[in-house]
Amino acid sequence: MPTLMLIDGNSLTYRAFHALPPDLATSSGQITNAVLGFTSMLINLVRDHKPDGIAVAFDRPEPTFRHEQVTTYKANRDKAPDVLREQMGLVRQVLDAIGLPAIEKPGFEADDIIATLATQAAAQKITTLVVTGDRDSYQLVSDPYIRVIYNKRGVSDYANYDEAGILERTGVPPEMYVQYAAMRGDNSDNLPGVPGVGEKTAAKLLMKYGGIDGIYEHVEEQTPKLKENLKASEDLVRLNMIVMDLIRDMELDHTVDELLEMEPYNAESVKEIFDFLEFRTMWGRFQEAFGGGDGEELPAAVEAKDLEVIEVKITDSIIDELSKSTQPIGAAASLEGSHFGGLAIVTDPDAGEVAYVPASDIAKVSQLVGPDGPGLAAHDSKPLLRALLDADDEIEVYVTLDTALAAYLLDPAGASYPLDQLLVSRTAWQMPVDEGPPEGQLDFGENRVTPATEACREALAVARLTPLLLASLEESGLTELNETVEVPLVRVLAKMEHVGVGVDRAELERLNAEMAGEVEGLRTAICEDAGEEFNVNSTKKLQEILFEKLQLTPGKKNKSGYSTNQATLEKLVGEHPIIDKLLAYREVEKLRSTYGQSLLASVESDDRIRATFNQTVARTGRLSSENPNLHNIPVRSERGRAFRKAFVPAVGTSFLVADYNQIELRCIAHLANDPGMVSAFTSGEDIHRSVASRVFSVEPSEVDFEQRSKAKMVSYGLAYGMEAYGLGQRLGIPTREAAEILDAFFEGFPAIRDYMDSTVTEARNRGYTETLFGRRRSIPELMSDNRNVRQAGERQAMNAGIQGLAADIFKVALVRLDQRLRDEAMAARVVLQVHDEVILELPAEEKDKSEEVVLEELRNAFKLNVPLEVNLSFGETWADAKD
DNA sequence: GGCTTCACG
DNA sequence: ACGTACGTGAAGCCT
Repeated sequence: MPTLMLIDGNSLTYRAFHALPPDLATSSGQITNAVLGFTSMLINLVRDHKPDGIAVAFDRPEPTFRHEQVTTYKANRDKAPDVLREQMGLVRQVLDAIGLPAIEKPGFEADDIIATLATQAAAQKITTLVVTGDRDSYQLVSDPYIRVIYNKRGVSDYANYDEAGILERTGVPPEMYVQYAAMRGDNSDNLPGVPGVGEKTAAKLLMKYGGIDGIYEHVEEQTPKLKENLKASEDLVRLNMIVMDLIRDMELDHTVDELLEMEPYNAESVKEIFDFLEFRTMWGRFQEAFGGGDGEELPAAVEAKDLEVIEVKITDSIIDELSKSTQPIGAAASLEGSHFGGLAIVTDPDAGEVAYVPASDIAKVSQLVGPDGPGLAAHDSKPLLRALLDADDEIEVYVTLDTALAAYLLDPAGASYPLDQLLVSRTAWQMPVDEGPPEGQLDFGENRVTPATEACREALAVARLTPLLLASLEESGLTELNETVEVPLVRVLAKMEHVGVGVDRAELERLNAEMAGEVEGLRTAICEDAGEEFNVNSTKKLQEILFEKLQLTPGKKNKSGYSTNQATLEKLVGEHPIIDKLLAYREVEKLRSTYGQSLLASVESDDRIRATFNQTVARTGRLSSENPNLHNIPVRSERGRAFRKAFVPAVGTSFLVADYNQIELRCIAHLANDPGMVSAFTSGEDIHRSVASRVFSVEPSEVDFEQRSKAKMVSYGLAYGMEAYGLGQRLGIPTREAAEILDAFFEGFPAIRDYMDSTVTEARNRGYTETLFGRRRSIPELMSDNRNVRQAGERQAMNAGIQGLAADIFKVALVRLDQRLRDEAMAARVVLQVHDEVILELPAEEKDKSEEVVLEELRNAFKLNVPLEVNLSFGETWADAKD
């Protein structure tokens, strides 16, 4: 169901006006603090809640019968100063430019408009978010489809209230809110309540007697003072109720359905008003929230036209013509599962001509799809490459542009990159929507589009996007990264997915059974200790058992009560015997459910596991793995490491495992070019010992175990922007002491602090970070009004260049390694990668050669001003390959 | 679908 | 006074 957002324009503008300094102004002197604040709030609200429809309501007070009754109503509110009033007009101009309706009606307030629309929407079961800084709207939440996002203060401090939230906040359910407010009064509206009755008393009385009427029925039972006050103000309270009760049946020009059909915004007019107001960072944030957001220039959102495909037959002359193309040719496969059905090839993008080549005829177009052809452009090409490998025939298709990958490089923050959305956001075209069968007729499939037609449409969409994406990549300096790293990597990943990794199914089954037995034993013992049967997997139940029934000392709180995580439990060791059992249960149950159970479910009939490696997910440029995730197979604990014994090479081969040593810290050393850190790495000594020596001012040989592990923790935390508190937590030392260590560290390696500072500054100025390879990541959090969010953004900025560079180097290494193995016609093949580690399987006779090749390609993937060291070992399982 | 917990680099 | 280390994916509970 769609979501409707109703905003109280006056209320939010008012809050923005008072929250932001009045010196925000354009060069011509127009003060813009309120309109800037409002626009920023609007963008954040859309970004966070993604409503399908938005309306902004404004007050338009005029004396009416209702207001004549209470002439002092609102009189207590600050008379809007001129600087605010003129900005109300600017707010409307902004809304107008975006194409959002500003709704008002003489004699009514924004509240009433919102109440009316919210009531209508809720009746249609449409989720409605009411955004306001006016508490009167709490009464609306009595409808389960309505929630209030209440602006507490400033521009980013909101509370999100549903029915339970109102009850918690006020002590009364929302349907009673009006009565509650009537008794308490509302100072900002100059409405006095019952003297001596505040929030607490009002809630208590209402809950006790079920409402105002109930209270007055029992008024005689109250204490003398309260009785007197209640009696004296009965008329006042009843009048308050009338005034505060929102009008829900106004006649309005807008309908809910209309509001839900948001027109695409016109980029030109939005940019124009932002320019006029001299909002410098707003446009990027706006696009991000309102769609099409990658900071790139968008064509004006004119009405998109349906793609029209003309299916043509492929001929030799067309093939000849196409093979001369200087740009990749739009293409799309029709895949049924992983079966390759055929390939749609765009023969003339401007005319919309597309040829569909069934798989059986694919050899006819080898000139186009092969290594010497012009290259293809495709969207999300890995499944295609994978399907071709799975089909195991001789076809190889050369993709030189992947539109999904390009979109990811332009903005890695996207949740996904569907072709239809890319088309709409970057061109004037849209995917046609197919009509179902005529009204009243059954769907026999004749109206459905065939997979071939679907492929033709996709191919055409890709073709239309190709020149635009190529230009955007070029403009953002991403061409080389795309062509030399990302695109070649698709093939490498497709092959890894195709090959899969072998597992010892019997061993997995054994582990699974063993752990299942152990878990059951622990579960029984835990319930016995607790004195009742309960679901140990439920953190909620566990909370009750530990902190209520057993009265153990609660630790940190989270959103739903006291935490029961490992760190908390470990602090409770010794307080009760249940804790040790719980910790053991957690460990084994995690291993059983996440690894035992799920890995087993992923094993295919040939005893191999084939995960999917995502190239467009991680915002730093790393890869990710899913179904199953092979990037988090346990290694740190003995019990967990057992699962690595179940990963085995194919019969007659061995594993070669190679990983980069300290790659992120080396990246920091390079990026900061810190002399101390560089020489520590160049000297080849133990890096943590070197760092400790410098931090604690002792000779390297004098560094003790504790000093070394402290230094190690600092180095690890460095890439994350760790603060003293975090370091202290992890080392189990006071924050003060941790701060001293950090200070000593930065004193010893001053260039690193400089690097961190300048990284953040640069990111703030540009709105995005960039790795050495030019990979970008926008960090809008840096502009947040919320300090915590902003600081999180600063840590992300510090980390992005480091984790991102390591990822870039690793990707280059994978591409080089794969190429080299092919060049040398080796049987060795990459079966897994884990961020800085590759695993190959290879026959015994290739051990020496493989070792040489792997070391060479990994070490030379990129030249830093410190050496890239690689650890390498062989093994008959993943577990016994270690250094 | 959100939240909590926890596995990895 | 508050919150406090980056990046992932999966399981299981609960609404």
